[in-house]
Amino acid sequence: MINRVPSFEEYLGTLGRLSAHVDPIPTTPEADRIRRASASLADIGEITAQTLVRWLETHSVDADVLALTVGLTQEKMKNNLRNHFGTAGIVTLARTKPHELIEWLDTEFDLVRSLAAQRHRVYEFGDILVARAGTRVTAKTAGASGRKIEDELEQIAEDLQLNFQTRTRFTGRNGQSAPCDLLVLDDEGRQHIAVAAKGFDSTGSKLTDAVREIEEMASVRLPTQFVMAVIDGIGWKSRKADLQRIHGLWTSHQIDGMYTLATLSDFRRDLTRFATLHDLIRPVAGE
DNA sequence: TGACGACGTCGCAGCTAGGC
DNA sequence: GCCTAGCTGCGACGTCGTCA
Repeated sequence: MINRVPSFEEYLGTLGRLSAHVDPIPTTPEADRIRRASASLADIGEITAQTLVRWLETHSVDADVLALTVGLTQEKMKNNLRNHFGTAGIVTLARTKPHELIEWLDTEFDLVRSLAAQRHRVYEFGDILVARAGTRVTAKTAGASGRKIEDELEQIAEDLQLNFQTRTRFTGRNGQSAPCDLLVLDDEGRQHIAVAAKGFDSTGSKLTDAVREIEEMASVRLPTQFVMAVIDGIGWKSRKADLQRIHGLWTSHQIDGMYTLATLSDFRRDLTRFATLHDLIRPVAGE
Protein backbone atom coordinates (compact mmCIF):
# COMPACT_ATOMS: atom_id res chain seq x y z
CA MET A 1 0.00 0.00 0.00
CA ILE A 2 1.37 3.41 -0.98
CA ASN A 3 0.76 6.19 1.55
CA ARG A 4 -0.14 9.63 0.24
CA VAL A 5 2.58 12.21 0.84
CA PRO A 6 1.07 14.88 3.13
CA SER A 7 1.07 18.46 1.90
CA PHE A 8 3.50 20.90 3.46
CA GLU A 9 0.64 22.58 5.34
CA GLU A 10 -0.49 19.21 6.68
CA TYR A 11 3.04 18.39 7.81
CA LEU A 12 3.34 21.84 9.37
CA GLY A 13 0.20 21.19 11.36
CA THR A 14 1.69 18.08 12.93
CA LEU A 15 4.72 19.85 14.39
CA GLY A 16 4.74 19.80 18.19
CA ARG A 17 6.77 21.10 21.09
CA LEU A 18 9.86 19.04 21.94
CA SER A 19 10.96 20.59 25.22
CA ALA A 20 9.11 20.26 28.49
CA HIS A 21 8.01 23.38 30.32
CA VAL A 22 10.60 24.33 32.94
CA ASP A 23 9.27 25.18 36.37
CA PRO A 24 10.25 28.82 37.04
CA ILE A 25 10.65 27.97 40.73
CA PRO A 26 12.83 24.85 40.56
CA THR A 27 13.24 22.35 43.39
CA THR A 28 16.33 20.59 42.08
CA PRO A 29 19.24 19.64 44.39
CA GLU A 30 21.23 22.49 42.85
CA ALA A 31 18.45 24.99 43.57
CA ASP A 32 18.26 23.71 47.14
CA ARG A 33 22.01 24.11 47.57
CA ILE A 34 21.82 27.74 46.43
CA ARG A 35 18.91 28.36 48.82
CA ARG A 36 20.85 26.88 51.74
CA ALA A 37 23.94 28.94 50.91
CA SER A 38 21.83 32.08 50.60
CA ALA A 39 20.22 31.38 53.97
CA SER A 40 23.61 30.97 55.62
CA LEU A 41 24.71 34.30 54.13
CA ALA A 42 21.58 35.90 55.53
CA ASP A 43 22.50 34.57 58.97
CA ILE A 44 25.84 36.43 59.05
CA GLY A 45 25.57 39.24 61.59
CA GLU A 46 27.40 41.95 59.66
CA ILE A 47 28.65 41.68 56.09
CA THR A 48 32.32 42.65 55.83
CA ALA A 49 35.25 41.28 53.89
CA GLN A 50 36.44 39.55 57.08
CA THR A 51 33.10 37.86 57.84
CA LEU A 52 32.84 36.67 54.22
CA VAL A 53 36.33 35.16 54.40
CA ARG A 54 35.24 33.29 57.56
CA TRP A 55 32.04 32.18 55.76
CA LEU A 56 34.17 30.75 52.93
CA GLU A 57 36.10 28.62 55.45
CA THR A 58 32.95 26.52 55.98
CA HIS A 59 31.23 27.13 52.62
CA SER A 60 33.99 26.89 50.02
CA VAL A 61 31.83 24.66 47.77
CA ASP A 62 29.19 27.42 47.74
CA ALA A 63 31.60 30.16 46.70
CA ASP A 64 29.82 30.48 43.36
CA VAL A 65 26.82 31.95 45.21
CA LEU A 66 28.93 35.03 45.91
CA ALA A 67 29.42 35.39 42.15
CA LEU A 68 25.67 35.02 41.63
CA THR A 69 25.18 37.79 44.19
CA VAL A 70 27.03 40.27 41.99
CA GLY A 71 25.31 39.09 38.83
CA LEU A 72 28.03 36.85 37.41
CA THR A 73 26.64 33.84 35.57
CA GLN A 74 28.61 30.60 35.52
CA GLU A 75 30.52 31.30 32.33
CA LYS A 76 31.11 34.96 33.14
CA MET A 77 32.43 33.96 36.54
CA LYS A 78 34.84 31.40 35.05
CA ASN A 79 36.13 33.82 32.46
CA ASN A 80 36.71 36.61 34.95
CA LEU A 81 38.39 34.24 37.42
CA ARG A 82 40.66 32.91 34.70
CA ASN A 83 41.46 36.42 33.61
CA HIS A 84 42.44 37.51 37.13
CA PHE A 85 43.70 34.37 38.90
CA GLY A 86 44.72 32.21 35.96
CA THR A 87 42.27 29.51 37.01
CA ALA A 88 38.50 29.10 36.81
CA GLY A 89 38.26 26.86 39.88
CA ILE A 90 36.42 29.00 42.42
CA VAL A 91 36.11 26.19 45.01
CA THR A 92 39.88 25.71 45.16
CA LEU A 93 40.41 29.47 45.24
CA ALA A 94 37.93 29.72 48.13
CA ARG A 95 39.99 27.15 50.03
CA THR A 96 43.48 28.37 49.18
CA LYS A 97 43.08 32.12 48.65
CA PRO A 98 39.86 33.21 50.41
CA HIS A 99 41.20 36.68 51.23
CA GLU A 100 42.28 37.34 47.64
CA LEU A 101 38.97 36.00 46.28
CA ILE A 102 36.82 38.20 48.52
CA GLU A 103 39.04 41.23 47.88
CA TRP A 104 38.79 40.73 44.14
CA LEU A 105 35.00 40.24 44.19
CA ASP A 106 34.64 43.36 46.31
CA THR A 107 37.04 45.52 44.30
CA GLU A 108 35.77 44.48 40.89
CA PHE A 109 32.08 43.82 41.61
CA ASP A 110 31.23 45.65 44.85
CA LEU A 111 30.45 42.38 46.66
CA VAL A 112 30.16 43.60 50.25
CA ARG A 113 27.79 46.48 49.52
CA SER A 114 25.80 44.45 47.01
CA LEU A 115 25.36 41.49 49.36
CA ALA A 116 24.47 43.67 52.34
CA ALA A 117 21.84 45.46 50.25
CA GLN A 118 20.29 42.33 48.76
CA ARG A 119 20.26 39.62 51.39
CA HIS A 120 17.35 40.91 53.50
CA ARG A 121 15.52 42.79 50.77
CA VAL A 122 11.88 41.86 50.12
CA TYR A 123 11.39 41.23 46.41
CA GLU A 124 8.18 41.96 44.59
CA PHE A 125 6.64 40.05 41.70
CA GLY A 126 7.98 42.63 39.24
CA ASP A 127 11.54 42.13 40.52
CA ILE A 128 11.27 38.41 39.78
CA LEU A 129 10.05 39.02 36.24
CA VAL A 130 12.84 41.52 35.64
CA ALA A 131 15.36 38.92 36.77
CA ARG A 132 13.87 36.32 34.42
CA ALA A 133 14.20 38.78 31.55
CA GLY A 134 17.93 38.94 32.22
CA THR A 135 18.76 36.87 29.14
CA ARG A 136 17.35 39.62 26.96
CA VAL A 137 19.75 42.09 28.52
CA THR A 138 22.57 39.60 27.95
CA ALA A 139 21.76 39.23 24.28
CA LYS A 140 21.57 42.99 23.87
CA THR A 141 24.97 43.63 25.50
CA ALA A 142 26.42 40.74 23.50
CA GLY A 143 25.73 42.54 20.30
CA ALA A 144 27.20 45.75 21.67
CA SER A 145 30.46 44.13 22.79
CA GLY A 146 30.85 42.46 19.42
CA ARG A 147 30.46 45.79 17.68
CA LYS A 148 33.03 47.55 19.86
CA ILE A 149 36.01 46.31 17.84
CA GLU A 150 34.26 46.85 14.53
CA ASP A 151 33.48 50.43 15.47
CA GLU A 152 37.11 51.08 16.37
CA LEU A 153 38.29 49.67 13.02
CA GLU A 154 35.70 51.67 11.14
CA GLN A 155 36.90 54.85 12.85
CA ILE A 156 40.51 54.18 11.83
CA ALA A 157 39.49 53.49 8.22
CA GLU A 158 37.54 56.76 8.21
CA ASP A 159 40.50 58.66 9.67
CA LEU A 160 42.69 57.34 6.85
CA GLN A 161 39.96 58.30 4.35
CA LEU A 162 39.91 54.80 2.91
CA ASN A 163 37.21 53.45 0.65
CA PHE A 164 35.80 50.63 2.76
CA GLN A 165 32.83 48.37 3.42
CA THR A 166 31.83 46.66 6.68
CA ARG A 167 30.40 43.22 7.44
CA THR A 168 30.75 41.90 3.95
CA ARG A 169 32.61 39.24 1.92
CA PHE A 170 35.68 39.51 -0.22
CA THR A 171 36.61 37.53 -3.32
CA GLY A 172 40.00 35.90 -3.66
CA ARG A 173 41.55 33.15 -5.72
CA ASN A 174 39.45 31.19 -8.20
CA GLY A 175 36.49 33.42 -7.48
CA GLN A 176 36.15 31.98 -3.97
CA SER A 177 34.87 34.30 -1.26
CA ALA A 178 35.25 34.60 2.49
CA PRO A 179 33.58 36.77 5.14
CA CYS A 180 35.27 39.85 6.57
CA ASP A 181 34.29 42.62 8.96
CA LEU A 182 36.12 45.41 7.14
CA LEU A 183 37.08 45.47 3.47
CA VAL A 184 39.25 48.15 1.89
CA LEU A 185 38.81 48.73 -1.84
CA ASP A 186 40.26 51.04 -4.47
CA ASP A 187 38.17 53.42 -6.54
CA GLU A 188 37.64 50.74 -9.19
CA GLY A 189 36.18 48.40 -6.57
CA ARG A 190 39.17 46.06 -6.44
CA GLN A 191 39.45 44.44 -3.00
CA HIS A 192 42.86 44.85 -1.34
CA ILE A 193 42.65 44.53 2.46
CA ALA A 194 40.31 42.28 4.45
CA VAL A 195 40.06 42.59 8.22
CA ALA A 196 38.42 40.22 10.71
CA ALA A 197 37.17 41.60 14.05
CA LYS A 198 36.48 38.98 16.70
CA GLY A 199 35.73 40.17 20.21
CA PHE A 200 34.42 37.64 22.72
CA ASP A 201 34.08 38.04 26.47
CA SER A 202 32.41 34.67 26.78
CA THR A 203 33.30 31.23 25.46
CA GLY A 204 31.76 28.54 23.32
CA SER A 205 32.18 26.93 19.96
CA LYS A 206 31.47 30.27 18.34
CA LEU A 207 35.12 31.12 18.97
CA THR A 208 36.08 28.02 17.00
CA ASP A 209 33.76 29.20 14.25
CA ALA A 210 35.56 32.55 14.32
CA VAL A 211 38.90 30.78 13.84
CA ARG A 212 37.49 28.82 10.90
CA GLU A 213 36.34 32.10 9.41
CA ILE A 214 39.84 33.58 9.59
CA GLU A 215 41.35 30.34 8.23
CA GLU A 216 38.91 30.63 5.35
CA MET A 217 40.06 34.21 4.74
CA ALA A 218 43.68 33.05 4.73
CA SER A 219 43.02 30.24 2.30
CA VAL A 220 40.97 32.33 -0.11
CA ARG A 221 43.16 35.46 -0.27
CA LEU A 222 45.10 36.38 -3.36
CA PRO A 223 48.87 36.89 -2.98
CA THR A 224 48.27 40.60 -3.54
CA GLN A 225 45.59 40.89 -0.86
CA PHE A 226 46.32 41.63 2.81
CA VAL A 227 44.43 39.86 5.61
CA MET A 228 44.47 41.30 9.14
CA ALA A 229 42.76 40.09 12.33
CA VAL A 230 41.82 42.09 15.41
CA ILE A 231 41.14 39.64 18.24
CA ASP A 232 40.23 40.64 21.79
CA GLY A 233 38.11 39.70 24.81
CA ILE A 234 38.76 37.53 27.85
CA GLY A 235 36.75 34.69 26.29
CA TRP A 236 39.85 33.77 24.29
CA LYS A 237 41.63 32.92 27.54
CA SER A 238 39.26 29.97 27.81
CA ARG A 239 39.93 28.95 24.21
CA LYS A 240 43.68 29.25 24.03
CA ALA A 241 43.99 26.50 21.42
CA ASP A 242 41.73 28.45 19.08
CA LEU A 243 43.66 31.66 19.70
CA GLN A 244 46.90 29.79 18.99
CA ARG A 245 45.50 28.63 15.65
CA ILE A 246 45.04 32.27 14.63
CA HIS A 247 48.47 33.15 15.97
CA GLY A 248 49.85 30.25 13.95
CA LEU A 249 48.34 31.76 10.80
CA TRP A 250 50.21 34.97 11.63
CA THR A 251 53.58 33.37 12.39
CA SER A 252 53.34 31.31 9.19
CA HIS A 253 52.54 34.50 7.25
CA GLN A 254 49.14 33.22 6.13
CA ILE A 255 47.69 36.43 7.55
CA ASP A 256 49.53 39.73 7.72
CA GLY A 257 48.77 40.93 11.22
CA MET A 258 47.05 40.10 14.52
CA TYR A 259 46.08 42.82 17.01
CA THR A 260 44.11 43.59 20.17
CA LEU A 261 42.40 46.83 21.17
CA ALA A 262 45.54 47.60 23.19
CA THR A 263 47.68 47.43 20.04
CA LEU A 264 45.34 49.31 17.71
CA SER A 265 48.14 51.82 17.06
CA ASP A 266 50.06 48.95 15.43
CA PHE A 267 46.96 48.10 13.42
CA ARG A 268 46.70 51.70 12.24
CA ARG A 269 50.40 51.75 11.30
CA ASP A 270 50.19 48.48 9.34
CA LEU A 271 46.90 49.39 7.68
CA THR A 272 48.47 52.66 6.56
CA ARG A 273 51.48 50.78 5.20
CA PHE A 274 49.38 48.22 3.30
CA ALA A 275 47.08 50.91 1.94
CA THR A 276 50.06 52.97 0.79
CA LEU A 277 51.48 49.95 -1.07
CA HIS A 278 48.24 49.73 -3.04
CA ASP A 279 48.00 53.50 -3.44
CA LEU A 280 44.75 53.61 -1.46
CA ILE A 281 45.51 56.57 0.79
CA ARG A 282 43.59 59.51 -0.59
CA PRO A 283 45.44 62.81 -0.71
CA VAL A 284 43.96 65.36 1.67
CA ALA A 285 42.42 68.33 -0.19
CA GLY A 286 44.74 71.35 -0.25
CA GLU A 287 47.89 69.31 0.27
C1' DT B 1 5.81 44.50 9.14
C1' DG B 2 7.44 39.92 9.15
C1' DA B 3 11.01 36.64 7.81
C1' DC B 4 15.52 35.56 8.00
C1' DG B 5 20.53 35.36 8.87
C1' DA B 6 24.24 36.74 11.80
C1' DC B 7 25.94 37.49 16.12
C1' DG B 8 27.60 36.71 21.01
C1' DT B 9 26.10 34.52 25.43
C1' DC B 10 25.21 30.71 27.99
C1' DG B 11 24.75 25.99 30.08
C1' DC B 12 25.91 21.61 29.59
C1' DA B 13 28.09 17.09 28.30
C1' DG B 14 32.01 14.26 27.45
C1' DC B 15 36.63 13.52 27.92
C1' DT B 16 41.25 14.05 30.00
C1' DA B 17 44.69 15.30 33.45
C1' DG B 18 46.50 16.20 37.92
C1' DG B 19 46.40 16.10 42.97
C1' DC B 20 45.18 13.76 47.15
C1' DG C 1 39.27 5.88 43.24
C1' DC C 2 37.56 10.37 43.90
C1' DC C 3 37.42 15.21 43.30
C1' DT C 4 38.41 19.24 40.82
C1' DA C 5 39.58 21.70 36.88
C1' DG C 6 40.63 22.36 31.94
C1' DC C 7 39.40 21.78 27.25
C1' DT C 8 36.30 21.22 23.47
C1' DG C 9 31.99 20.91 21.02
C1' DC C 10 26.95 21.34 20.71
C1' DG C 11 22.93 23.82 20.41
C1' DA C 12 19.29 26.95 22.43
C1' DC C 13 18.60 31.58 23.26
C1' DG C 14 17.44 36.84 22.41
C1' DT C 15 18.61 40.80 19.78
C1' DC C 16 19.80 43.39 15.80
C1' DG C 17 20.11 44.57 10.97
C1' DT C 18 18.61 43.73 6.38
C1' DC C 19 15.46 42.90 2.88
C1' DA C 20 11.23 42.27 0.43
